[in-house]
Amino acid sequence: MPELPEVETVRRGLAPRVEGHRIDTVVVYDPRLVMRSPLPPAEVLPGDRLERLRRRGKWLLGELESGLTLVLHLRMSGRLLAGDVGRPPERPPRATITLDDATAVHFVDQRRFGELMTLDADGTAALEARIGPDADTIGTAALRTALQRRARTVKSALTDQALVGGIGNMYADEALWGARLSPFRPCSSLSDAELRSLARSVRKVMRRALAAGGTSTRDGMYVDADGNPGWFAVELAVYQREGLACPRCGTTIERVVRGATATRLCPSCQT
DNA sequence: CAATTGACCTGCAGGC
DNA sequence: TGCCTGCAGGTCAATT
Repeated sequence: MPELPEVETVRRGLAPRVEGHRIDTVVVYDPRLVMRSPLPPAEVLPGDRLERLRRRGKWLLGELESGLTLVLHLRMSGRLLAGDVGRPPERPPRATITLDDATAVHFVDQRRFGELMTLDADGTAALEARIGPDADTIGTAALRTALQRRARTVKSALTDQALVGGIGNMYADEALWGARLSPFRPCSSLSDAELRSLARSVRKVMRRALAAGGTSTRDGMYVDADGNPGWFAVELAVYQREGLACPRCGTTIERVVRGATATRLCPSCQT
């Protein structure tokens, strides 16, 4: 599922093809995609120029000449596929944006959880205010600030976008394995050394996954802007590896369901 | 304040 | 072959 490394990989593939270009048309085939948008994208975006495509957490933010922002979230299965106008994508898109150089960007989204919005400056600021520091660069001090004095579990805090930006279920499990920490430890129980280890592990997992172009799991859901999968799945230690051996100590990886999501961990070396 | 649950959504795997 | 159930999980809202 798209988490920080996947969203950043999509951004890097898309940015050189869209930055500096004017939007010709925005065709929304599935109105649910833009349901939460305060301004109707199909009406306000054409004619505007995309100056910069940046990322905060799992959000993609297209800064427009007008001061508005084109805001995208891929959620579970969203893809942004760049192509040429007139060549349809292999699956029907929920929306298609065309640019002044005949580039088409298709929002394909099998599970239909993704969204597209147009926000003004205040709306964008409010959105960004609800996103914690990006996981790929977070330091020990920032992580301590995010987690300190909280009774909740460290995994729940790591995946809370308001506390840390960009970590989802998969990379939370991987980062906690790397730091040898149980996902169910209360934040308040973490020592300074454990916080330092966790911050280091979070950054390392994010950067290694980014270097591999993200993770395409067996469901084949994630691909980059050119339709190519990422290769980090071969480096996964615990995610979707229940029943297999822990790469560090050989103990069988467990899958534990808490709430709506599954957590994978090594019961011996994560304490 | 935090944990929990349901809603949203669809393709696929596994059981029978 | 076909039906049913569970599973994948990011985010938000409502509830405990």
